[in-house]
Order: sequence, then C-alpha cells, then structure tokens
Amino acid sequence: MRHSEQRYDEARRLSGMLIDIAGQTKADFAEIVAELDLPVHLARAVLMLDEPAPMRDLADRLACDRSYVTNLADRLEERGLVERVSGTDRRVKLLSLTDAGIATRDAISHAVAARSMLLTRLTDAQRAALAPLLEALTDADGRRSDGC
Amino acid sequence: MRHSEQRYDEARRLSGMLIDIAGQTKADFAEIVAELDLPVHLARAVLMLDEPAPMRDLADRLACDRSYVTNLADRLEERGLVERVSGTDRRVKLLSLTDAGIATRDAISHAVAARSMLLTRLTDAQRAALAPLLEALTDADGRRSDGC
DNA sequence: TATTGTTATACTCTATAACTATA
DNA sequence: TATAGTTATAGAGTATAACAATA
Repeated sequence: MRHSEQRYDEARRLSGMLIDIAGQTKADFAEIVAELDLPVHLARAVLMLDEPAPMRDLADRLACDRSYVTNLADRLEERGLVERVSGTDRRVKLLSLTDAGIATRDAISHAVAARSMLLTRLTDAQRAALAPLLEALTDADGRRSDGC
Repeated sequence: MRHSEQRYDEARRLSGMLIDIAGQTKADFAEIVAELDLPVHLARAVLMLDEPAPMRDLADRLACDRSYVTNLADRLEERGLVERVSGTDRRVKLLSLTDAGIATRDAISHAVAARSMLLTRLTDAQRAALAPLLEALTDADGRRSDGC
C-alpha cells in the first residue's frame, strides 16, 4: 500500500494547507470586523446587503435557517445598521442598510482590501496562477458547505 | 476609491473560493468519517495519534481546552479506539490507539487518499503548481486558526 | 507552588416546531 | 393550502472554574 500512502500524504499536506489558509482568511476577517465591534456573521450579512434583500434570501445565501436570520436582523437593527422595510408582498420584509450600515460596509471593504493576506503575500502573477487552480477545485454543483 | 474596490473584489473572490474549497474539503472528510460512524473531531484525534500522546499535547494540537480533550478521550475510549496509559510522570495520561484504533486510522487514510478532491480534480501538474502558492500563503508564524 | 487530568456547569451558536399574518 | 417572518425552546459543541493527584 505504498502508493496509497504517498497519495494520502500529498492529499493531507495540501488539504491541511488549504484548511489552514482558509482558517487564516476567516480569522483575518474576524479580526478586521472585531475592530468595528462586529461578530463575523453580522459582518457577512452587511456585506451581502448591497441591495435590500428579503430575509428569506439572506437565509438561503447564508445557508441558515429563517429563524436565525431573524436573530441576525434583530442584532443588526439594534446596532442601527439595517432597517426592516416591507415589500409589496406584505409577508416579506426586506433588510436594507441604513446610512450607518453603508458606512460600515465600506469600512469593512476597505480594511479587507488593505489587509488581505491574499493581496499582501502574493504577487499579481501568483494570484493570476492561483485563480484557475481554485476554479478547478471549486465544486461545479455550487454546493456551499460554508455558511451557518 | 476605484482602485481599492477592485482590490477588494479580487480579494473577496479569491478568499471566497478558498473558504469554499476548504469547506468542501472539510465536508468531504466529514462524509468519509461519517461512514465509519465517527464525528470529525474524534477522527481528527485518531489521525493525530500516530504516536501515543499526552492529552495535554492533543489539546495544544487541536487548539482546544484540556477539559474538551477529556470529553474526546472518553468518547474514543467508549468506542474502543484508544486507551489511556500512564506516563512516567504519573500526572500524565497518554492516549494510545488500540488495534481497532489503528485499523480505523488506516481506513480513514485510505478513504481520504481515494476520494480527496485535491487528487481527483487536479492533475499532477496542477497540484505541483498549487503547492508553492499555498506555501507562500501559509503563515510563517504557524498561527493555527483552525481547530476547536 | 505549578501542572495534569477530571468534573460540573454555563455559554454560544444554530436548528426545530409551533404560531401569526398574508397570499 | 403554502409561504414569510417570529417566538420559544432544545441540542450540540466548547469553554470556564474549581478540584484532586502529582511534581
């Protein structure tokens, strides 16, 4: 089983690095938004609200339950970052960024741009080489195993 | 701020892919070990026990509290996969794989080797190109942001 | 006194189920 | 009847604090 062990070692080494790097990426994001006093989930929701969106859509995009989106929306509203606005279908509530929410979103964007490991540690050529490899690895099914 | 937005978009796209891929890698691992009826944390601990190790070491390597390692050890022991053996320092207990534990570890290894996305979706040349990019991204500090 | 492992407990995160209002 | 959001609650996962034994 020598061959299988070599294959295992290579897979373990690479996937270990991938998982570490993704973990670092998440941790960097967490650190950036912690300075804005935001838990990661709230920050992710803010970034998703480029356009006002039904809470149900948020639940789908974050891959979590509607009840948890209610929880997130409550906390975002307490902080004055979003407002619930009614849609034409009166069952639906859209989450819409307030001015403070827009400012927060922009602050997150700029901080990520300034500090991302992907930008600070790789040259343009390296990033150009990385992108197609990641695309090859990305599941065509669009299976999102991330999220909640 | 046009330039900053472009940088942000590129960082977001790449880090999104990285996080997705790492998530898929973790999900694949979870699926493999679920077939062996093992939660991910127990499986990770089994893979770490190539050599018998003090519980404290496990806590460090898994980046979680000693009390949680007690929990993991209890569950691994219930399944007959590890034994607690005393070290020369009688405060210390080493976790040591039983024969069943060794068989389980090997089963995990082989299944990972057979099914890893990294091996099935990338050519040898692509993996060779990926490795140095991941190394460039890997934190020199060895900061482990993964774990518990 | 400091460290290992254990116990009991509490907290965070997230989901499930039941409910209301609207379609 | 089915869907959007809410509420109350429960479960998993993990940490904290206090403790016993040993160094």
